[in-house]
Amino acid sequence: MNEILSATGQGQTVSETVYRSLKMDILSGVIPSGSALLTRDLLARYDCGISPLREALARLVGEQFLEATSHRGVKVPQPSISDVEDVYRIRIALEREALALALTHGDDEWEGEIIATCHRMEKATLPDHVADQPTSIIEWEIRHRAFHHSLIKAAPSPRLLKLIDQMVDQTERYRALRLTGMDRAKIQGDVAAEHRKLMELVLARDPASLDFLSQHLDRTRVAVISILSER
Amino acid sequence: MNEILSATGQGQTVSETVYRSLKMDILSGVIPSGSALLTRDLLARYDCGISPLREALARLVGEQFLEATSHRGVKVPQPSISDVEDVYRIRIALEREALALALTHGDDEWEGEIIATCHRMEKATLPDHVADQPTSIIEWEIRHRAFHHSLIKAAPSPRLLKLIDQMVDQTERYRALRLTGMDRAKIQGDVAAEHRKLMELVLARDPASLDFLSQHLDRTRVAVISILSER
DNA sequence: ATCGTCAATAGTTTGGAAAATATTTGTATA
DNA sequence: TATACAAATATTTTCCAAACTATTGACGAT
Repeated sequence: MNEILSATGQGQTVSETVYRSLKMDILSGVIPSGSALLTRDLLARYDCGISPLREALARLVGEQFLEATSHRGVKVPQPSISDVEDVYRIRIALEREALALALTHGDDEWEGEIIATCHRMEKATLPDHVADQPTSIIEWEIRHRAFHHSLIKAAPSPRLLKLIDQMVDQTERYRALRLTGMDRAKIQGDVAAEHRKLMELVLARDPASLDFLSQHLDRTRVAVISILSER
Repeated sequence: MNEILSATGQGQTVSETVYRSLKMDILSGVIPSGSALLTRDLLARYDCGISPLREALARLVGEQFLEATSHRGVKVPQPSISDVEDVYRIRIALEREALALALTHGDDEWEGEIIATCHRMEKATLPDHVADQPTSIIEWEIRHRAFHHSLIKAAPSPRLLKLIDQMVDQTERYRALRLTGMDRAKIQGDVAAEHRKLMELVLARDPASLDFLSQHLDRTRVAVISILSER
């Protein structure tokens, strides 16, 4: 027990730690979709008692990262086309709203953050040999997410931002799918141009940025679905 | 324990019962906003063990009906104007989306349900002396919610409908405020007319129903905020 | 051979006790 | 008198064992 606490580093609770680990394992695909999670396996895997595990499972079920059927345990939901559409639809509706708010309320610091995160994202597309720390495509993904987050960060709506975060988390499950056929060349080309354009529109507080963002997200949706339906 | 199970009536679990009771007590305002909830008081109040109580608390924190700080328990969040705006903003964005989907996918059964729930809502505004069961303003509220739900029910987006339900739950906390100065006369008058109009637009699959719904919800938002700011 | 019943098994839920953490109180010192 | 430190107290968090419930498979009757 002391080991667990020291392992977490901070004064986090055990259930919080288990929650994070389990969520990461689900999103990263370590636990394959459709597989049922056996209680005793989970207890061994995360080395904790029943109570924190149950609390973590309850939270994940509430956030729809897991499905629970009475007396038959929990399982990772199978990805479906209709679910992808559902998630992206909500995400687009909410991000539109958030961006509209950000355009109204954003200040200089907000603008600076956008430029900074965009810069970091573009840097992650450069060849590795110059950088001290090689940047992988995963690293680009992380910075990509940070960029999108920075656009709407100025929206004075904590609930809205939190919901968007949840929806983005949901799409994380399809990360591998999204990145299929998306090599460094493509990121340096089309995608980079699109992000540049988006940033310019946002910094200019152009209302057209709303539609542009919607279309940008919708293109991702279409890509994910087309890959998903080829199976 | 047997007493508890028999008291619940059904084969519900204790944690489920505690969850419902606690949520009701929060929404109905029995537990005042801003007050911290002490574990031992709650144990006594709901007459249960620690485990089911913790599970109920965890769920309510997840749904943002309670705020939790590590090792300092949970408390009922203070209502604020900005939070009301936040909730209504999200609700409007999501219900617009859902209604648009419902207009496309709704079938005859959906139309029938709308007419039925509207009828029931209007019936609840009639004088009591004719009805066997007197209908209170609370009953109208319940049917009002059912009516609004019926409008978007045909949207093939389980996640969207669930999120909307959560937002509507959040506005339940302001029910008392909403109903202030809203007597039977008003419900029979302006509000009824507005609902009728909304229903007609929806049944005609008129795209204008989207804006009309937005405005309808926004009027409620304004009303709640004006009452809230007068204090 | 099929259906229904019953035991065996796996999984869930609960209560209480112990551990960990935060807060308050009390005391000594400057 | 004020401040820092330490003990005491209050509260939350975790663990585990026991009670409970549903599902599965086997057995016997029709």
